[in-house]
Amino acid sequence: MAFEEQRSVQAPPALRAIVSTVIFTLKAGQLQVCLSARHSPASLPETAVSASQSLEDAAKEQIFQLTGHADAYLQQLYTFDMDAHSGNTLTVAWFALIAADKLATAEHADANWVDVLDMPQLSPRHSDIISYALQRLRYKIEYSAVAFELLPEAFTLRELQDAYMIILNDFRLDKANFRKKIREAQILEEIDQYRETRGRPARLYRFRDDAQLETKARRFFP
Amino acid sequence: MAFEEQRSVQAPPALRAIVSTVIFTLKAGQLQVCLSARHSPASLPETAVSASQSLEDAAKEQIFQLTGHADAYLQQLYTFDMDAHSGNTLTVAWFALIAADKLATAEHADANWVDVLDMPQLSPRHSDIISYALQRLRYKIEYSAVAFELLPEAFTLRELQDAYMIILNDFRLDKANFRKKIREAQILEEIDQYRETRGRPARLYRFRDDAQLETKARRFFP
DNA sequence: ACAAAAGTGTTGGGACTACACCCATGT
DNA sequence: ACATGGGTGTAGTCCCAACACTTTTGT
Repeated sequence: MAFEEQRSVQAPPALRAIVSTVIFTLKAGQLQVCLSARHSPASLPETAVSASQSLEDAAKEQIFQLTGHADAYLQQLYTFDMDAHSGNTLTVAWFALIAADKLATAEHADANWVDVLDMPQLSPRHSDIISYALQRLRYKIEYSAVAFELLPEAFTLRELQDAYMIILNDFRLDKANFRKKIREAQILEEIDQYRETRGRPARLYRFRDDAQLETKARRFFP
Repeated sequence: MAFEEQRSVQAPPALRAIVSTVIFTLKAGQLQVCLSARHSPASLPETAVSASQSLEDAAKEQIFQLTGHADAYLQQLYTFDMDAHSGNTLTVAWFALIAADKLATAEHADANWVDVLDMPQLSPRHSDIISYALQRLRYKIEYSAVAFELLPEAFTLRELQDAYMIILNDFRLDKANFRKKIREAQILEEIDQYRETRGRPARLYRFRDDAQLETKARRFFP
């Protein structure tokens, strides 16, 4: 290979790669992130990538070990570099979304769920990764329908709206307009069930199988 | 470290990481990509990442070797995995933008610039990377002002509009409306110079130092 | 009857599209 | 004078935020 390095007899220092996944869920009215309880201080999960495994499989396995579920929504975020200490280690960061009702509770004591708006102290690297994941998530729900990945199979429009407001940390969404937009997007279908509330019962909806997950981007610059 | 692997006496197979940059420029009315002329068949540039160098520096060096310039706009794209053949090699893909007037011409014969809409046959991996880079570039110019990275210091509004149309491969942009939007964005300042044309001379503009590169995202879902 | 929450209709203003028009230069 | 391309104004349309309103349930 043209760019291969010529080193002396000694083998070159091997590169290491780590996978770290920011797993989000929606619980207790908060957007929560899964930290690894194995370490102290708290940290994101870290798994060394073996040569025989794909990055995505490594991330999936990491999610499975922490949540007991392997079918979370998963997307690659960014690959971070060496910082002051890590030398020649690459961190491939991912983010994942999983609905709270899928989380097995008692087992998986390794998982430590914390409010993304009230995190314990982390290493700067891990803080950066989580901030970036949050930014990407916020960005993403504005042009696609991924918020559903955080809700149970059946949900009310109010719950969907709450999900948006919690993720965006902005509680000024107008109910009527929100509903209109969701209706027009044609991504939901009604269920013949209702959720009991303190007032009028709320109709339940589910996400349509054939829904278009990504709305086409509308140009706004220029 | 908790996740470190326990292997036998033999060292684990080392991971390799490669940096590949999709370098775009705007030349001859085309959006062009830089391929490496050293290989045949044609391919994206590939540089092995050494343990002592950051990924970004490796990408910058790659750009310098092909273009003679190191200050291109640079952004990480995605990290690809092993495919059928590559075994345990990670490819960290980047994309870069460089204005055509900065490209030194005679030297750097390694660089082979080709129209992104009329590429030679490449490996599937490299085709994927370029398609993805193009998609990200198109996406990006709709909410930020990176198109300027592909233009010379001074340019006319028509040239800017052409840049948009070429990148988007959509030539239906309305002149008047385009100008209005650019004006409102307040990212340009006039220069007291004009470009000769076959008709009325065109005013030259330059990008404002204090301009806001990213316009705030407007929500369109929901 | 009233509180609480679901659910809908209307309206005024702002943004975008389409298109017509004017301006400055060379031949 | 006219061709060429730069540069601008405007009217109609569509979209959207704000807000008021109706409906259905429990107490």
